[in-house]
Formats: sequence, C-alpha cells, structure tokens
Amino acid sequence: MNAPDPFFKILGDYGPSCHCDVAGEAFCAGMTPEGLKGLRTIRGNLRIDAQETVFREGEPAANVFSLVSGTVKLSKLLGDGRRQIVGFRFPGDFFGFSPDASYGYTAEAVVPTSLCRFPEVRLMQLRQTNPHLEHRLLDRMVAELHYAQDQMLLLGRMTAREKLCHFLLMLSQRAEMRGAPTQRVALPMSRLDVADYLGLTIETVSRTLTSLKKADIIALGEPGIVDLLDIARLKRIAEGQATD
Amino acid sequence: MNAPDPFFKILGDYGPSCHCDVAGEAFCAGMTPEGLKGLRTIRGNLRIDAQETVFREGEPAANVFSLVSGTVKLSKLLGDGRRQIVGFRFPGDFFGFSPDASYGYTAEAVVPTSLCRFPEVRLMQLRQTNPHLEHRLLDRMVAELHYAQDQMLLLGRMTAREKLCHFLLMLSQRAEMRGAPTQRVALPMSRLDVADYLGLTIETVSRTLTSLKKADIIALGEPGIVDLLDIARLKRIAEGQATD
DNA sequence: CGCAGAATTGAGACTGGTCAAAATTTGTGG
DNA sequence: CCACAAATTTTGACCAGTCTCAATTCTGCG
Repeated sequence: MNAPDPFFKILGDYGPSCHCDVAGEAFCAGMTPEGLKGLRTIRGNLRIDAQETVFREGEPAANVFSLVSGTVKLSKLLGDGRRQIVGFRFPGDFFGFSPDASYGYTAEAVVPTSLCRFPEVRLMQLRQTNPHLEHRLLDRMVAELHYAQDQMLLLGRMTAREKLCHFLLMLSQRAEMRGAPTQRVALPMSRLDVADYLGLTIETVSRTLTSLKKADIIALGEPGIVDLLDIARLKRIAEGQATD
Repeated sequence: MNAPDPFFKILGDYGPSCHCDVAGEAFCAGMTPEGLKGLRTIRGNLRIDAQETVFREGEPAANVFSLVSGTVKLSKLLGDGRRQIVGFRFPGDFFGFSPDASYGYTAEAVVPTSLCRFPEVRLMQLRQTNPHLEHRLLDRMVAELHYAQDQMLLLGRMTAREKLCHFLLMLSQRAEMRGAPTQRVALPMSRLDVADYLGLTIETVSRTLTSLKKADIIALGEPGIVDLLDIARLKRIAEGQATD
C-alpha cells in the first residue's frame, strides 16, 4: 500500500522544531526540546506516490499523520459510490484523528507526498506528559472545525460558480501561507476531486471554469495551473455579492 | 439581549461533576474536584427564551458555552441573507470556541434554554493548570469535527429524501443519548431551521416529510413531534440503499 | 505515433427552487 | 372559551440550475 521506509536522513535540519513542521504552523511547532524529542522517538516517515492510499475509511485508526510535503485528500463514501471529499491537507496540516476506533474517512495522496506518522496510542501517552502538545492539537482542531463549518455553508448554500471561486481563493490563501505566489495557483487535483469536494459533477466544474475563463476572471494555461486574473471579482462572487 | 442572572440556586446537586454535565458527556465530566472547583469559579449561568440570541457571528469571542437544557442552533450567513445552520447543540454539548478573536457563527436558542457560560480567557488559563480539562475539550473537538464531516457528506452528496431521513435518525440518536424515547422524536425547530440545516428550502422539507408520511415511514401527529414508524427503512434510505 | 484516461462540450432530463395560494397552527384580547 | 390576526406549514404550478448521458477533444505516455 505504501512504503514505510525512512526517507529523510537528516533530522536536525529544522532547528528547534519537529521534522514535519512547516512555517511554524504544524501541530508540533513551538514545542519544548524534551517534547520534540518524545515526538521524534515515536515518529515514522512515509513517502507515497500520487493516488496511493494512506488509510481507508473504517480501518483501525492506528496512526495520526502530519503532512511534510505534497497534498492529501480525505474522502467519505456512500454505499452506492457517491463520494464527498471532506478536506484537502497541505504541508503543516495533520489528519487521522478519530473519535472512534476506526478512521472516519479515506486518506489518499493527490501528488507524491511525504508524511510524518505517529502511532495514535503513543501520541495519546505523549500528550499526557506534554501539555503543550495537547494545547497545539486543540488549537488546530478548533481551526479545522471552523474550516469545516465554512465548507458546510459552501456545500449547502452556494451556487456552482460561487463554490468554484471560493475554492480557487482557498487554494490561493493556502499557497500564500506556504510562501507561494497567490495569483498563479496550482490545481494538483483532478476535476473529479474538485467536483467531489464541492458537491458538484465533473461536467459542472469544467463548464464553470470555462465560464470564468470567458469572463476573464481566470486563465487556464498549462494544465494544473490557474491564473487568478481578477481576485477582487473572485472574492465578490465567492461572497455572493456578484452574479457576473 | 439575554438575562445573565444566576438561575440555579443549588450547585452541588450533581455530585462530583460540573453543573452543566449531562449523562457524563459534557466536556467537564470526570474532572478532579479541584478542576471542578476552578470551573465553578469562572462559570456563569444563563437562561434564555426561544429564538433569543446567545451571540452573533463576528462578535468578539468572549465566552464558551455548555448546554444544560434546551436546544441551540449555530448558523452562518451569506451577504444576501442565505443561511446555513452548521449545527444544533443539545444538553451536554458545548459551543463558542473560535480560532479567531470573533465568533464564526451566530448561536440562538431554539427553545427555552439554560447554559453555562465560561469566559474564554479564564478557561484558557484553567486548561493550562488542568490537563484533564484540555483532554476532554480535545476529545469533544475531535468528535465535533467527525460530525461536521458527516454533515459535509450529507450536504454535498445526499438527496432531499436522504437528508431528511438522516436528520430524523440523528434526532433519534441524540434523544437516546439523553435517555429519551427513540421512536417518537421531538422536532423543536421550525421548517426553516431544518431547511437551513439540510441545505434545502422549507417547501422541499415540507413536501419530503409529507412523502415520507405517505410511505408510512413516519407519522406527523402533534406539531413538533415525529413518530419514526420504520426505523430500518429510514436507515436504508439515509445510507442511500433504498429509493422508496 | 497511437492509445488510454482526462477534460470539454452538447442536448435533454430531473431534482429541487421560486412564486403564489390555501390550510393549519399559534398567539392575543375580549 | 372563542374570535380573529399573524405566523407557519402545506400544497400547487412552473421554472432553472445542475445532473445525466453521449460525443468530441485534449493530454500524457509507452
């Protein structure tokens, strides 16, 4: 399923930080040296190819993951195959926590991806002795929940056009957080992934992108790249303030 | 806006528990006596009428709340008035956490409701000295996120009929958790609230309930009460296994 | 170069939305 | 307890945005 071999040789590169920290945003950022040592002890490294599965919905929730590089999609399935992507994860994000004994979603790599893996049991032990860890985890959880609630508003109340604009702006903001350009965003996932994330079909995603292109709001140059030509207008549409 | 007067006279009634605990499920359940004492010190009590606002989206996030009795709806607004209810809260649940300085949603009572109120700053202080509190909060957050992801699947990929069946079953499960009957569930919220929760209109909610009634899956007796006549069939529809 | 998968485009169908009216329930004052 | 007004819910007719099915074009890769 995946290759659990140690991929990174040098562990100290990131200074007083966990290996998987990115721009000080990962859950392991700002830990004490002892706390980091504990995290390092239980950590495993993982590198997987695009479309490979990290874990599946319903499997025993044995590990929690932190994303070092790449992109991961988290999805849930309905009995007849309908799929909803409940989130994308980018460097610095984590995923795999579950209130039950089994994972609530499937996690798959969108592009070649490297991860830190923490056995759930041992992380739970660590969090007892290291309040800062728990503190960070809680903060990240609150942020995740907030983001999930935004997505509910999108799924329940926005039009296809508004959904796409919102999505492109989200990609731009996440790129900015990682220090990447904000006007030219990478769209590493397929139309099917975008559709399953926004509660649409691939045809509607394609048609809507074409329509945004014709309105000179975006440009679709090389595949997988979108240029945001008019971010102000994108924002207006995403907020439901404009129809054009 | 609301009456911040102390409503409950007796604080010790619940034994070694926080006052707002319900069936051992509240975030304050299972605390040490000292931890409870700390919580009690910063706690305020609140009783509000149906439709009254606890706080509004965008206001400074000064307090966190735990529900003692009643029902609260949490909603987000789009610029033009479109609304999405991102969750209902029942006794034992909490709400009001925000990653930002301001609330991400509006909280309103669905029925007369009593709440415990905790100043956010002081709860943050308490959580540093009381690991168990943080532990509980994190667990509840993980559960909330899990639940939010279920709701994304519902909003993005389910039909109106499936949404309604899922919703009725959710109410039934929550009633069961509180020790209430599971076949006859209270529907304390208006059709508009149900519609805004499920990403539908009031007309579609009404039509779909009528259709479920005609199929002898539910019965609508007294207003605000729904009898689940065929829970097995409800489940099959909610899982996308049946069309009837 | 040729093939397979992905993305786009087109035509028509359908679920759920909109607008409007009727029925029911709720609240209020006598 | 009743009468009446207001609000909510239900029902109906019609419409539109998105989906489905199908064909075509594009892209990547051996």
